Amino acid sequence: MGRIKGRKPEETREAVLVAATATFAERGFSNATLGMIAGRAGVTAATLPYHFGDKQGLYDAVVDAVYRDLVAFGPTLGGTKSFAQVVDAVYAWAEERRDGIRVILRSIIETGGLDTRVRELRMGPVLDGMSRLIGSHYGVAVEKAREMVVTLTHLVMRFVTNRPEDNCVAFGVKTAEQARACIVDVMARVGADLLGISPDARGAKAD
Amino acid sequence: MGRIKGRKPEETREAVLVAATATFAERGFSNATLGMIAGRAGVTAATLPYHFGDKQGLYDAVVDAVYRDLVAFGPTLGGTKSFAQVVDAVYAWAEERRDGIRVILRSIIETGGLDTRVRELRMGPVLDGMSRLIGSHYGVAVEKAREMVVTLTHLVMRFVTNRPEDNCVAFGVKTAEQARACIVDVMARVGADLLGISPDARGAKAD
DNA sequence: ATTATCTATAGATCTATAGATAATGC
DNA sequence: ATTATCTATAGATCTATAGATAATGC
Repeated sequence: MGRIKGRKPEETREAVLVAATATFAERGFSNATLGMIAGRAGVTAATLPYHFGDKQGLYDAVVDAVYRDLVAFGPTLGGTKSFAQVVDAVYAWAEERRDGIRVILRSIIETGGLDTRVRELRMGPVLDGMSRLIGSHYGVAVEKAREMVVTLTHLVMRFVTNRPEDNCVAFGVKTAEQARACIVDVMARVGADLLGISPDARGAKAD
Repeated sequence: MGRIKGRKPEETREAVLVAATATFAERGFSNATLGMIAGRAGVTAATLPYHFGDKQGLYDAVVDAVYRDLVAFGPTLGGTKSFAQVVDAVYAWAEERRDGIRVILRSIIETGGLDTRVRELRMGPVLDGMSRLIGSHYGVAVEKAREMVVTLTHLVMRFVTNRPEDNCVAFGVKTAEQARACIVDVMARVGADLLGISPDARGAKAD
């Protein structure tokens, strides 16, 4: 009972967020119970409403954390890599955040779309920023860049949240590595085609 | 109480399936209650377990119906249309089955992938059939065709289950019609590029 | 003193079954 | 006779709150 010796409340909060991300990713909002999340985080269920108000508040905190992470990723992409390498880097980033992306994709599909808050505060700016960046980097119109970003975003989210076995079946290959190579290759070709550049193109400037 | 005068049990079953498809599409498995579905279908909750065993049985029936519908669609696609027109027809087909597709997409994401039964009995055959059809129709290798089918399937499912407003934001246009045109255009270009054909290409034979 | 956590539980909700009854069709 | 449907409800869950208590930090 009472406080846990030596454990900072902020650590509890963080552990709960991690546990909640995994649990919401696996089971969705309603099927994830506070008890499961709490168990995973090493506390009891009542601690969750204490920190996050209620279950929805915890869920919102998870979603916000993923978007913040995404916004922080954009600027790291500049440099001298070929377009194909950029696509690979994006996919690698997504692979490391499989759970978070699955939560986002679920939330989009569960609510029938982005809720207004997310669409206006998150998706809009993220799309705008990325399209401008890509557009100026590869010297193509912003609309073209946006079209490409939207298309590849959908593909990345779907492929990365698929089970590796399902991607193997999809591409008719045997190992997860082969499937990954197919995925990145297809996305690089599709993206380059939509931009009207070669997959080997390197951007003009490194903004 | 008792039977409903003049109503065939098969009609009840069908009404329940339609109501369940819409309700599962909107709310997912756990958040759709038997009471909601029953209300929509004009019966009471207890009628559902009677017809479908339990809630999961009802859900499975919904999923199966969508896949059966999908399998029946393939053969209607032959003809003399251009590739772009085929893409448009596929998208139109999907638009009319938004709820069913949303259920499928949810089920994929909710379970972390296709369950074995669906992957082996449904997805495999559907992919194989479509890839062969497309491959021979446009004279390209089956692997290429498969890659294209997988990619466009993901895009169709995501775009069609998105709210029209979200697609407008995505493409930066004002009306749902404009967004639809962008979607079909992008998919036609992407698909043609992956097949190495022109969007205007017409198939060789009408098998 | 205040904060973070626990235990216990009230209240809400939802599924599936049991038992009653009305329509159907042999 | 049999089948399809309804009413009522037991049993299972799950969330969020109330009240107790142990650690923290001024």
